[in-house]
Amino acid sequence: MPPIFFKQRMKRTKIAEILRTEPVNTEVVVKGWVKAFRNNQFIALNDGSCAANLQVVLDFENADPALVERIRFGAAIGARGLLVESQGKGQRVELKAAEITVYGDCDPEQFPLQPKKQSLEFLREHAHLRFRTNTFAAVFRVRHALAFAIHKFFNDRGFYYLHTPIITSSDAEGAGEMFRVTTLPLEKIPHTENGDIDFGQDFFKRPTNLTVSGQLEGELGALALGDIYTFGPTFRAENSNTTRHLAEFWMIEPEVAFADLTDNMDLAEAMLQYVCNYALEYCADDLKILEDRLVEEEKAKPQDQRSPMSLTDKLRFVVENQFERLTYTEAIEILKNSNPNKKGQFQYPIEGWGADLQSEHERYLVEKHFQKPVILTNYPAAIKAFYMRLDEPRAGVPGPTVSAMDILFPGIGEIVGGSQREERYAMLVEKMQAMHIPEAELDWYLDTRRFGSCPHAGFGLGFERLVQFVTGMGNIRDVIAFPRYPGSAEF
RNA sequence: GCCUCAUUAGCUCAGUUGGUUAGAGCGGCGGACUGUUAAUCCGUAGGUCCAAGGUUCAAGUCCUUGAUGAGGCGCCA
Repeated sequence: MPPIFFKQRMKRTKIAEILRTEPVNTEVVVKGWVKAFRNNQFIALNDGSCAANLQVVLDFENADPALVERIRFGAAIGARGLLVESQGKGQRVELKAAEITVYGDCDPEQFPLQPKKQSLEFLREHAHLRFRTNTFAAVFRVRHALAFAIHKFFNDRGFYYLHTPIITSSDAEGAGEMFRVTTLPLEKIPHTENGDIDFGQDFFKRPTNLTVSGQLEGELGALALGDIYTFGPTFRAENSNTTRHLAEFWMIEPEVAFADLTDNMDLAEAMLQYVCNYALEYCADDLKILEDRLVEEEKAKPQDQRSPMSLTDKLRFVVENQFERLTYTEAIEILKNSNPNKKGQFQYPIEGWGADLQSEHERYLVEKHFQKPVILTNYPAAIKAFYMRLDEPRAGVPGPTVSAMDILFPGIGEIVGGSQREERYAMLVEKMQAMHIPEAELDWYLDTRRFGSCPHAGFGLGFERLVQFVTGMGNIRDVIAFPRYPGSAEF
């Protein structure tokens, strides 16, 4: 059935604007999706512009029964009419419909969603429709706000947004397994005379992959533009099956010239506080929905496993309190003397200095010992990447360390990983040789250290982990529209 | 990749030591009501119990294998 267009063409007004300005006694047009149709009379209409619905009141006694029949949960409709003060409780204004248009019918027998609570797992399998739910609409509005806030934060501080390549020929970044990019025919891969794959016939005439990090290219930009940041998709072909890993995710990587590790920590902390505060300020309604959802979800858990703070309290806490900063060496001391370590409750007991921290250790520090975000610094050089700056030896520190920092958040774990970069050419080359990083492939990177090198620092922020923290969603697959993970690339 | 748990109606779930015809709420459909707030009330239909094999007089229930999902771990952001 073709839609009946409004005789009098009027621009539609977004529900967010109507509820903000409440233009009572004016005629408005709204268009959206039916969230509920009560009593053959009251339509709860949502157009995605905000969490709240607008109540559209139908004069059902004089309405065409064939039209009323089509007003179903999920249908796309338009309504023209006078905005009036609501007679009922629960909303201040409502729209007295003079005309209703059905744009898209929604057959309740076919439509997978229902006007009730549905499991996140079910909705994940219907990811193309889950935007229609209150929870996911809220998540994606918050996700947008956070992305915007990040751009605003950096732009306001004179950073340049640098677009680093998504296809890269460098496989020396050391940040994990990569996805190969090729146009070679997989059913008939060409080989050279000595039996190697003949990449000379490939599109780029060399092996290429999807990027695992824009950092090295970002450094090149920073060493001329001063302060840059990247914000783009990142790909890891790791077989990771957890609630905080994706094969395709978005990462923010600022890089700052003439900056040391402390500057780096200050920047990361200020940014995280800024964007959390932005969400509190601009996403109050959506955060309320997510907070209530979390409360419901936690009712199923035993008392001692429920989070002590509500979602917005948690965000306020991050905004208002300084992060705890301590060195790896200090953290090891705390962990060694901790109750769970003494009682043998850690799956991986703390033996001593030098071992990488497991997530149970990070969780203990963040959730039990400090109960606030923690920045760990100056890790052993042996467990960190080649480009991190070697520290001067310090008293009481058993081995060489680098100017690395990881920011750990409650419930999320590592949300930021960064470092001051090794700007000294000789030191960097020595490190690359020790770690078997092919110098020839990164000659362009080494040029920055040959010509006008300077101290600089940067970090990587996992955007989805940030969205998880702010929305309280437990699974990272629920904060990205169409998650990619091992065995899954649907939609 | 490893470990644990799950899979029963469209959705969320119950189903006792293996025992007759597998249940509920929501949703659907039919009707009533008409200022409702996931409206309410009455009626009604709806099932290859994930798949394949096995044990047994008898399997939704026990065993084996596989698939899918969830959580934890590792890798990391």
